[in-house]
Amino acid sequence: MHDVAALAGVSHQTVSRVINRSANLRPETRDRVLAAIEELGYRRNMAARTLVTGRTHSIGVLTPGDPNFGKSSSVQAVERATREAGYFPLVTSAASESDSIAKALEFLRDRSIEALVVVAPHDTVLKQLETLDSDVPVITLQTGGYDEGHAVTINQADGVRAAIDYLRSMGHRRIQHVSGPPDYFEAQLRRAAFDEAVTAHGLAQFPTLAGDWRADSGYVCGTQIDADATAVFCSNDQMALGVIHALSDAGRTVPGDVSVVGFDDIPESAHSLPPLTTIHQDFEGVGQRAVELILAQINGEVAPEGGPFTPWLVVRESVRRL
Amino acid sequence: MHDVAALAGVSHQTVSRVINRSANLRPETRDRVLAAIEELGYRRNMAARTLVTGRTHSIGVLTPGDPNFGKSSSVQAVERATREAGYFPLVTSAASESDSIAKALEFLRDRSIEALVVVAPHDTVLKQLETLDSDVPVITLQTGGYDEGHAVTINQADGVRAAIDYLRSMGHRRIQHVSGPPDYFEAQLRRAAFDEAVTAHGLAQFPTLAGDWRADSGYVCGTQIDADATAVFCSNDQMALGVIHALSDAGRTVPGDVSVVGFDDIPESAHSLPPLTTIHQDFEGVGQRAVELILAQINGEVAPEGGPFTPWLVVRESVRRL
DNA sequence: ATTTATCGGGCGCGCTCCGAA
DNA sequence: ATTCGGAGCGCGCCCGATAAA
Repeated sequence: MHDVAALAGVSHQTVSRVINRSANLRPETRDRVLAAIEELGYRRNMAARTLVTGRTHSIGVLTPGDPNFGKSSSVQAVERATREAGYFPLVTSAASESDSIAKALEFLRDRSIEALVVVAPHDTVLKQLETLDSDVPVITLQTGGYDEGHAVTINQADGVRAAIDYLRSMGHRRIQHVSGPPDYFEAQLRRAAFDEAVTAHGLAQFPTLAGDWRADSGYVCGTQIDADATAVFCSNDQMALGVIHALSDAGRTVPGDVSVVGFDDIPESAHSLPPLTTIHQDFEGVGQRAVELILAQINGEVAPEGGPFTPWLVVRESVRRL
Repeated sequence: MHDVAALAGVSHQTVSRVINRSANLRPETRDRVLAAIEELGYRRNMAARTLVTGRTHSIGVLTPGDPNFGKSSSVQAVERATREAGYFPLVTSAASESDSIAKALEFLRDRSIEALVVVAPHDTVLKQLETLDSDVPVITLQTGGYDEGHAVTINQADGVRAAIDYLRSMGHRRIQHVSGPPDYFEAQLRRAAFDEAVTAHGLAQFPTLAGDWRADSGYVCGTQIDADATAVFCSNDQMALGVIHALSDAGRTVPGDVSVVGFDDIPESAHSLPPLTTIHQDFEGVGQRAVELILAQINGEVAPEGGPFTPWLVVRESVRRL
């Protein structure tokens, strides 16, 4: 900066002015400084700037657990929206274990982030979040209960109801559930909503089979589907794929013998055999909304209303009318 | 820091020593300082530290394009390995367009990264990389030609050969190719290797159908598969899924009427109907190797040898013996 | 003399390093 | 063997200076 000032024949302060606010600057002077900057290939030092302003303009994004379609989509939307707002996303992934999450949180705090967006699929994350004493605004991407102003959520129960109502409208009364891992909010909520629907509509009861979200676990669950069940409601698409595979290996066709409904609408689901009927969620919308809420908090504005997102049914070919 | 020093009754310099090298410190003093730090909840300021040391301890990771299984796996491995080495990964995604990549590169440079890992699936990224004049070590994750010391690659031709040899061993002589988008190195290399194999073994010639990696485009290509082809070699698994779907819609079964081989071995492929025979790539290994090379460059060591990774065939049920 | 536009000097952000005690 | 004081990293902010209106 000193060199630039010398070359342009001005003071370092004028160089600073050129870089930041351009008010009260003679165009001629500005051009001279700009030329000097160009010639010297000068770039301002972020660390020094941060040190004096106390601002980093960066927003931390914490994503625990293995990558998956929903998370990736949301995080990508968060990144984009953050950048568009003139902030820098500091995306940090972590394992699902609490110490890994704690480390990531510490890393983020050390970088003086001005806000934090956390993908919070299970309780471990939320617990660690409470540990963090920092006064930056925090928004969680949950799929659990709606916490006005601090979380962006998708109404899982709505999705489950859409699935079960559809299955019922197709004549199904004997539906078995393949759930996700019990510590995941999504799995809990979908299962609870499923149980509720079973009770409310007097549907047949089957033991719920718990997978781990992955197709492999879906296959295992698929081998245990009750012979009396006419339909299977899976907590995500990958497991649905595994279930269909297992059913097929056992000589039962989908949807001929058994109908299957998934959840998430991953891109592959449109092209499985049969194409999977599933519940679609607006992952990008969730990410974008999260950033809107964060920015509102940063600027001290009132958070825009919105309520949870509503997922919807995508009918394809994995359900047969009885 | 000043407050901590005051509380502990020492100078700020002693506090600094406690935080950094612990040599030449009376244990009693250290404990006193540590207690003060704890009591005041003191955390050192990264910006100030960076400003004076000139080191950020962070490694930039640039990932252009939409998220996909391979990229996500590699990047995750890069993150993990970076962290284990005591560095901080600054993961930055970007669109595939050159201006978006340029912006991301600028962002990274502004953060004074000490090294850069770039996922480089197409020429646009490489071009932008040349623009970047910075003297930090750069490693690209390519799938293109092997550039000793600056790129980590997977030998695509080996993978293609494994697929075609397998198909040939099963009696196939009429194989059609569904390629990825022409600007992607992977697509180019796989197609070139395919063409070479066709020529070398005197296989039947079919027009190559170009998709865009997505299952939807695979479906479209699938509707155009030549009636004489007994097998389809797809440049990735998603497109293979789409092809199978289209074939099925047209009343042709896989592998009964047509055999299909994919590439990548995404987790869903094991549970498609039929389970997809495909080529497996060690994405995590690539990410890890990239970090090893980067660290070697940072430390001025000689880069560990290794050569390109070799993908392998995973036989499942989408190929029939003729 | 009073405003307005344009510029510069010095201070300090929080920390590490270099001598010196 | 320990500890301390001071300098300075690169920058933006506060205030004052200067010239022009």
